[in-house]
Amino acid sequence: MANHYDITEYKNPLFTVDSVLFTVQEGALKVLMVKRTSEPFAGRWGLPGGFVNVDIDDNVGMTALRKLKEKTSVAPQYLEQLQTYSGVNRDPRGFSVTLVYFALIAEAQVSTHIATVDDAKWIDLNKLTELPVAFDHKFIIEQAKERLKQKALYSMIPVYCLPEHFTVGQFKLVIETILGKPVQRKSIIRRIEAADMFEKVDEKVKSGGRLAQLYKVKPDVDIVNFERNLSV
Amino acid sequence: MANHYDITEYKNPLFTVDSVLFTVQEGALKVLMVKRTSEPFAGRWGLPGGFVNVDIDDNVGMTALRKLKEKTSVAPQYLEQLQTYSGVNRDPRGFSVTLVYFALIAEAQVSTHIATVDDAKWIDLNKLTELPVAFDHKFIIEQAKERLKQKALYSMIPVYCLPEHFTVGQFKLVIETILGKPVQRKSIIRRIEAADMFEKVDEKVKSGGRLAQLYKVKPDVDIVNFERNLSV
DNA sequence: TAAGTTAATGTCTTAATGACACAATAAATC
DNA sequence: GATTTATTGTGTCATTAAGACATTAACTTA
Repeated sequence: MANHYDITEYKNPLFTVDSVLFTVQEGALKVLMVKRTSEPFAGRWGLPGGFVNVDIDDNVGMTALRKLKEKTSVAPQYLEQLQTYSGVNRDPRGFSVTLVYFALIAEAQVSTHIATVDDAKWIDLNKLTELPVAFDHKFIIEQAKERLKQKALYSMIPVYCLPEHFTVGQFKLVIETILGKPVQRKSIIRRIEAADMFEKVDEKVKSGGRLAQLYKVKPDVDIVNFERNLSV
Repeated sequence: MANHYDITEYKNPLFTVDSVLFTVQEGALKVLMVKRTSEPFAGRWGLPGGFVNVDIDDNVGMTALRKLKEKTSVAPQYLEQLQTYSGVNRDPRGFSVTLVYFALIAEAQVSTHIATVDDAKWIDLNKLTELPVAFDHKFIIEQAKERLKQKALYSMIPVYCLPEHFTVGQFKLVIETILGKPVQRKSIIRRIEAADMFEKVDEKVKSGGRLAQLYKVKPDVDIVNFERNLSV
């Protein structure tokens, strides 16, 4: 079939891909933001992302990964689509569409790299109000946070904010940071056992008291969804 | 700020908006499909949708609604974003991105209109395999169905497949059709009461036995999500 | 050695659903 | 008109997974 489609026939909207990359650092939920160097909103902080490069991206998921790698040098441990945001007024250049991904990473994996660049920063979600943010990205981050909180209630995805080996105590802290509320250690242990996603590592680590058992995610497991929410 | 953005600078991907509109008809889950008149895939059946018209659509949600109204003459009772599908190979014209919405409507609201046009049809999901379908729309429909099944376990959105006034029996049938499994009438009644989304209509209808109480959705209510799934 | 700290387990309570019997009410049949 | 049948709606006990919290385990520090 001949390529008789002419892109100029349609006023195609401006299409970009952005990511909300979360991590938990010192008991605080943080999001990766980059300082914009070009218009619009030059000088303000925005989500890492950009335009699709149809020559090197096989799909828009790869665009999200590519842009994240540019800023963090590694791929996030978890990535899913959040939502698409669109409108005539959200970008001064005209009608725009942004597909936003939602990602998680262990802080230790990237902090050294982030520290070396000055155009990318982990922003504490509680200090987001003070930051000059581009576009509707503040709103988008809030929606991503709500999605993360919701998912933390019925799935184990918060584990993707942790390093390869982790303790129940660390897992508990990550979940509590996301939810903003304490959870029962017992509930987490019950779910770790029920999910069959994790295995004990033959090693224990110091924690100020009794040694803590290390766990890791089994290779190539599916993420388990529970039928019931934590009701903290 | 001057509009110094030149769209030709970037090879912008082809962007379309499609919708998976479900209804329940005679105990079967059906999806609205339209016969394509233009290339690619002319003659095959695809999801209702098309290009954004930046002159009349304020955002892409309006594009989805506009395209659905063209086919059904009414707006669906429920509409949410499903996901975005993209890739270099899904459309012969090149790299394409489709934002897919997921919608519900009461069969009675549209069946008369659908019956008068021959380029739009309700397709039984169990007979989808036989139909020549365009693009990756068969796959997309399956994913939408899974999302609907999942949501039916913890929310009351299946009510949006029902007319304004409905009985518990009708509600039960819709849920069972979506899930493909029987559910306890008692569980539905309990949730109707707990959700506080519904009110009794001062009217009962014949049903072959004892008269059935009619319910309706309260005006302007939020959709309630339960903390626990039905575990049929 | 005792006190303090964190980890892990045991167990009772709580909350929502599943299962199912039973009662209410209307239509069809004898 | 009484009886059967169908469907709606209620009552109640069992089941399941989480919450609450006491108890035990294991290590550190004074």
